[in-house]
Amino acid sequence: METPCCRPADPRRSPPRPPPGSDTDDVLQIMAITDQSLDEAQARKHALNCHQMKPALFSVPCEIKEKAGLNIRGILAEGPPDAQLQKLDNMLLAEGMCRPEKHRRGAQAAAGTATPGGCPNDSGPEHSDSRAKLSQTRQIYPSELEKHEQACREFATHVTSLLQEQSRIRPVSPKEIEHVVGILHGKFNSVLMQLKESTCEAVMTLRSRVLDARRKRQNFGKQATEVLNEYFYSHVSNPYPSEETKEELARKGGITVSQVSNWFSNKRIRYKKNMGKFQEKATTYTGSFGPFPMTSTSDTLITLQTLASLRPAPGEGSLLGQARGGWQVRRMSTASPIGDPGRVTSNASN
DNA sequence: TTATATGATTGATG
DNA sequence: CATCAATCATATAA
Repeated sequence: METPCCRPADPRRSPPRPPPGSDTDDVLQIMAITDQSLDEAQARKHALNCHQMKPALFSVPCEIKEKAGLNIRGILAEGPPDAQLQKLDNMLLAEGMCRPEKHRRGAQAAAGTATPGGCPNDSGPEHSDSRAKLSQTRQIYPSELEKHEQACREFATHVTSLLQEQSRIRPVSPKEIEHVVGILHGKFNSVLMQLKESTCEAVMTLRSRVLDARRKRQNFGKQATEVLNEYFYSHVSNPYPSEETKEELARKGGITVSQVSNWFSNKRIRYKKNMGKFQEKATTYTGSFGPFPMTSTSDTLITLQTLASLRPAPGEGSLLGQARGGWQVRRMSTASPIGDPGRVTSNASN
């Protein structure tokens, strides 16, 4: 009795599954979802959540995860880049970049206040290129830091609330949330590090360019030269302008006080070194009046040598008395300590 | 190109 | 701290 196998098979009803590759049915199913079915699903979910066995059941995966999590957590040894970060911070701080800090009160004032001990102040008017970039960087840096920190905070908050939300339907322990946030901070920190590194590099470059200022020296304008020379030759017996006068000259010439000081410093030296050449100029500014009469160029050379040799001699009394070797006897230069009682050294009389 | 003029920097001084 | 003296590195004249 063998059963004929070739019987028309029909006892197994073929399941009504859609043949593989047919997305149409899926789409149709999705389209079939109605608000009602959604509500129904929500209701069942809620019912599940409120089920009396739920806490007990839920604790099981939680415990399992807790145990598994401990192993993972061991790897979480954070914080080797701390030292380097600190280093970068210090460098940036030294360059005049200040971080907003937690109480951001002076974030704005940071831009204008140069860090003492940093770069010189108003020595270079013509490196405005690099200087401008530098100050721009100084201005932008704190705000970028602030942005970064804010983004970090927001993102962490987001993730935390997301995980808290999810902790209702899947095992997420507070510790795990903490862990994730920690990882997040790590990632953000590396970004921060990059930010600081690139800032540091840029600042160093700019600063070195500013410090190399003298390479890009530029002569003063006609006006400045005019004003300075006029003062110098009309006060050639005592070419030491007071601070006030320096400011005045600086204003008139469109240069800085430091530049005025530099100019006078250079001028005195060079005038002393080679007075003959300056003689002509002197006449153009003062109308043929100098502290000592120079006759001819050949005389000048001799005189110069003579002067050089008797520079230390205190031979006061001759015509050369004014400027000979040292008119550096700096008398009280106007607004300086006059009535010094012996106490207040730093007299701020502006 | 070289030579001179010139603004800025550096170290020393009192 | 202001100044001097020497020096650097560029700008300008030759």
